[in-house]
Amino acid sequence: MKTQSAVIERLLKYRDVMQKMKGLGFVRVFSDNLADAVGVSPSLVRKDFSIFGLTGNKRGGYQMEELIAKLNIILGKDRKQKIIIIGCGKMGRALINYNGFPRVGIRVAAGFDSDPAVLDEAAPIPILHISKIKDFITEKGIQVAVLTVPEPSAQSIIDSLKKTCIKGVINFAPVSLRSSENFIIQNINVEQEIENIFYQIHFADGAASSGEESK
Amino acid sequence: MKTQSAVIERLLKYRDVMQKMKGLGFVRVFSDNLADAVGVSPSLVRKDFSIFGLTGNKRGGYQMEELIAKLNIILGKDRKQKIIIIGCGKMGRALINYNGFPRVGIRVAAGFDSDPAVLDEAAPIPILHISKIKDFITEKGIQVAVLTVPEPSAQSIIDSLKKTCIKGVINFAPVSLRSSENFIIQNINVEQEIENIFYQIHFADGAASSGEESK
DNA sequence: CCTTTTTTGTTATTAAAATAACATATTTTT
DNA sequence: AAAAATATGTTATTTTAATAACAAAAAAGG
Repeated sequence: MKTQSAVIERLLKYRDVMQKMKGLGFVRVFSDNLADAVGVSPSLVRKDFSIFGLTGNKRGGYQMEELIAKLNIILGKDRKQKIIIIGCGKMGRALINYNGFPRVGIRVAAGFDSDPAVLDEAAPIPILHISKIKDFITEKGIQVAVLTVPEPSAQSIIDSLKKTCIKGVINFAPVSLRSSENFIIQNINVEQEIENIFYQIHFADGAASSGEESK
Repeated sequence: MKTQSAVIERLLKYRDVMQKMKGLGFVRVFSDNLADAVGVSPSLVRKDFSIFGLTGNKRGGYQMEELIAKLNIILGKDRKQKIIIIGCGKMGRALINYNGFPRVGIRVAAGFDSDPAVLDEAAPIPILHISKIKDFITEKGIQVAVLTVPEPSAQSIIDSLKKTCIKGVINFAPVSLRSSENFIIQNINVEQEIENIFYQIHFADGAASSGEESK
């Protein structure tokens, strides 16, 4: 029912690797190359491609030019990928100006905030008052939003976004919101990732789990 | 060989949920509660706890106060969790001032950058020149860093960090760096997450995969 | 004080994901 | 032109992870 998120993540990585290889002058790529680069087995690379009907040559690997083009279509890079940023505190403004987005064809259409002090309607990427968000989304046909608001506001904003044509959200608020059938939420929880790393380090040090009984 | 990252992520979520329940006046919690909140089965909740020797009462669920305390020890929250931010552009400075960190006991010890314009040695969380990073890490015993530098610098910084007592890194640069045996790298790739969402939306619209042959 | 209910802790089962294996097609080499 | 080598595409196997099932313990009710 739900498409494998992990497969798509790998396709995105394959594409990025190939883009870089192309820059180095390579024309063909082998499943072994991509496997090494992404850290999976060659058979998984071939299987991933197979799922989407991407084929190579029984000998001679894959033509990158062609493969990248097909991947881009599969990944929707032929369409304009417009997003909005909701919450223009430090993090939100950092994302509005993030040059990694245009580089991969993602365009920030606008930012939104409730604080009049941060509004800037005249900027190249305008920061508008939150009251204008619904009309803006409808008018521009925005489907994806990035949420960089304080935790308490996150859920209520999600609820109101569900009544618009927004279909997916990246949530930076430190609360794990859950996806539903036709509304995708991807949580990015930096503090959780850091806490996870601290655990892994501590565990690696040999402290292991606390409750080890003899068996 | 490698500890399950997914289990720890769930433990962190259980703890967060319980913290909130505690705020609402609850004293006990059942595996069903946590399962609902986190979106897994009750048996998985109990299994996760079981792995770490966390027990409840055969009837009456788990005492939250006690459980949270034990979880915090397992997750290393009894220790000081100091981190540094490498790269003090907009994103790095947003993280330095992020109040989500102190709230969960993570302390940003300093930021580092090569650009003299952003340095500020006198600030509560100082921004120091990158040349001072090695001494700082050693002196303060920093084990975790957040990398918010432009993509081209990321790998070389990782390489030099591997020669220090840093054991784990959160990488915001849009390049998937790989963990090794005793150096953990957790990539946070916002554009990749967004591209993934766009794919999911497009797929949900019925366009599906491009290469479907009859079979 | 015995019966019923509830919820844990653990084992068994199912489901999913990744790897390994191999037959087939295509070059290259001799 | 035949034999050897190579890398795909697909099937089989293994590994991993999650759910379901259930026996045992503890509380509640009559």
